[in-house]
Amino acid sequence: MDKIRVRFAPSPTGPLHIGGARTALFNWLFARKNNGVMVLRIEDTDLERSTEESERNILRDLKWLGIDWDEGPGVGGPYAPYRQTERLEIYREYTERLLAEEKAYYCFCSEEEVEEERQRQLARGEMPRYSGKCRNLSRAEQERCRQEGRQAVVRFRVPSGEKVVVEDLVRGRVEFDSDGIGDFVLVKSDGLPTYNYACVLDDYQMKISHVLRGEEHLSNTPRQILLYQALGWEPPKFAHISLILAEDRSKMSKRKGDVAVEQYRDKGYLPEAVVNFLALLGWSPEGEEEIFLLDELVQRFDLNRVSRAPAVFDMKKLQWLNGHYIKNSPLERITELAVPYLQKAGYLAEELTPEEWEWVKMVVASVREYPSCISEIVEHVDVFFNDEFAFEEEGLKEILQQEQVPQVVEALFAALEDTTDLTPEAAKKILRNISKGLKLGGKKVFMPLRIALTGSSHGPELNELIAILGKERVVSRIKRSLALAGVAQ
RNA sequence: GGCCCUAUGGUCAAGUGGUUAAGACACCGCCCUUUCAAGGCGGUAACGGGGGUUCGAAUCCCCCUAGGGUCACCA
Repeated sequence: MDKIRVRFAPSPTGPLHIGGARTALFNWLFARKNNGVMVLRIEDTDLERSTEESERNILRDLKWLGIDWDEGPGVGGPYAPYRQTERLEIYREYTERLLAEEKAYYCFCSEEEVEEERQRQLARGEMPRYSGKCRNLSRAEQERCRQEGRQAVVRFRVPSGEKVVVEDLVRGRVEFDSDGIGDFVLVKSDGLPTYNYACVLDDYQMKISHVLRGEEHLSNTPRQILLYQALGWEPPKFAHISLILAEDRSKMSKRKGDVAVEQYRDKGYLPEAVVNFLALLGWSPEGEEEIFLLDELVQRFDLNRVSRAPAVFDMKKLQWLNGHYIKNSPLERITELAVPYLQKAGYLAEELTPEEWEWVKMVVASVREYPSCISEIVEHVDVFFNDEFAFEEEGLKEILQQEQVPQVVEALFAALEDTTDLTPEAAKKILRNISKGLKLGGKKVFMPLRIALTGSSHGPELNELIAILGKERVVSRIKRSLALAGVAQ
């Protein structure tokens, strides 16, 4: 069996879309699972919309996800170049051949003419497609058009009455009628190949064995197969993956939420969460386990378990997955990711001393289970920075006015006095001793202290809070709160 | 509109003629607990409709319905 070679072929006209990322992931998993080769090809034949910046961003985001490639931009390979605008010579050669064999022809209809015709057909309820007007122009007629300065495109002469069969690896056998396909453009008037054309030429040249792509390309496939036949080439195997839908079951779009993977990265989603989530959209593992890192996905990935139905993007599940990875990643890493958000929010200075860094780690440790993405961490840390807090609600003061409070506070201050190393563990011990020593239930000890320390009835673990704030701030915060609640000290 | 794809709980989905129709997210409840979370345990909830085929259909066939894709000198 020939070596498995797959490709991901984005067009650099915007950021890496979440759907594109999944297509890339499935290709990558398929290649890695089968000891195949992953090719990255840049389809930049749309000069108007392609930008170098988009290309850079797409490559960056693929890398961020952990998807690498064996051939393509940056790494080269036996079939270089891997950028379509650098392959124009190759395409030209085949265009000559197709033209010579009369499998393609020059068409001089202007875009406006074709568009008008299209509209007329649409209005009549007909299928819009090229009429074939220039199909049989004589040499002389062609010459005249040229003389008139008309721009030419090259169209493919679609054979009539042919049944085109796509043996799709996920969809099974799909049949199309060639009569439903108009003579499509191969080479645009600017001399650049269209997608369907360049795609076929490149896939063949690059010896791509399997084309895994989004379902929106299923109806392009018969055109491409016709081209393979015209060129006398064996087509690759095709597998069309169903689309990812927005929550309202329509196509995902900018309006309906975040569609670019960079948006997820910016919000503080971890790449392994995004990958794990994407893998689960349209593919299902064999067992009941659903948490997988990239290499585990490689072990389990199987094209036969890719589903045909479109999948709705379930943000809640992504958040859950991300939360899971946030809770289970090394604290050092989460802290590194969290610090920029904390700096941006003004909680931290641009430069941190080693001591501050250690302190921030404690902060992150005590709140990391709350956020579903790292950026949300800023919503939970105010309690560690803001000494001038107000009571969340007036009723909370009554709890500070309870009769046992002065004793509890006194006991705490005394214990703090005797403690040199105020770790979370030490604080926990102190709290427990107070509760025991005063023979008071937890609620009578912990709730007043929590309120006095934070102005709120809920928040991080009390012992961690105390350790993180340190003796001085604990004392001053409590004194201030008691004063505010009118409790004599 | 033509062509094509799809159809199991709110969502992702397992299932490939005989199952009490898995599991996960979400939701609800209980437990744990010094709060909120997290975690543990449990619960509600599904085969779009109609015809066939068959002793027997979520599973096979047809029709309908619904959703989606595509019909560009965009990819």
